[in-house]
Amino acid sequence: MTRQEDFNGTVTLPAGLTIASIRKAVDYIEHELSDLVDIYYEQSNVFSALVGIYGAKALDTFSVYEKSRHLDEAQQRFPDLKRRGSGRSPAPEECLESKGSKRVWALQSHYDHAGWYIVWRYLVDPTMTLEPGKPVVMWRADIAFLQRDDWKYEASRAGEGKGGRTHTFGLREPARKLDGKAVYRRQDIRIKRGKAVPANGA
DNA sequence: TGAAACACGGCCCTTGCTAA
DNA sequence: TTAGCAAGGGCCGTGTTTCA
Repeated sequence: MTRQEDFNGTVTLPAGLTIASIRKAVDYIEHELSDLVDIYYEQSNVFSALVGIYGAKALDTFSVYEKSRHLDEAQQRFPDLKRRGSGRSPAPEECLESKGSKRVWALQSHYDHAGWYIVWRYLVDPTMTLEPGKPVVMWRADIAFLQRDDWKYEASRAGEGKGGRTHTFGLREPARKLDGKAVYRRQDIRIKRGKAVPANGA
């Protein structure tokens, strides 16, 4: 179970979203993904996508934010979640995108939509020293409202015969923009050399 | 000197559209 | 009807640069 003292009630949240619902979501994600950790070792980027998906699923269950009831939109369109009753074309203030990442600050997307973003920062703990029975641990959850200008286009040089990634948008100055936006942060995790590590570890 | 930012390399998936 | 491609969705790893 998550600890109450790891939640920060001073962080501005989207309208209607509560600490209680985020806390339930964190517990839900950790529980559900414990059975899927093998995927992490197969394809870590796919696993991160699952973290985002389960985050959206959890908030759909435990909060006033819901996934689109139109299957095509729910599967692939922005946003992952919208405030209940906000209609089919919600304002950015009522959009909530769920993303999972093991990175400390960085955030990438294929689009530069304005809206609320919740980022589930996780780590894989194969020895389960942090939490017995939990190989996947959420150590921070950032939540922030991002404007279109907050995103920076990162072009692709992919081409025939040379491969390459597709284009992305990256959040500008993520450490500064997300500073103070952690609605949840485990006190027993610290950042060392750009990675999240147990505070009592090496 | 170390953390953060940046740039660019890589991967996976599904759906919608269009031409054959 | 089907197959190919573009577009859109989800990311990570690592080397280099910048800055406090």
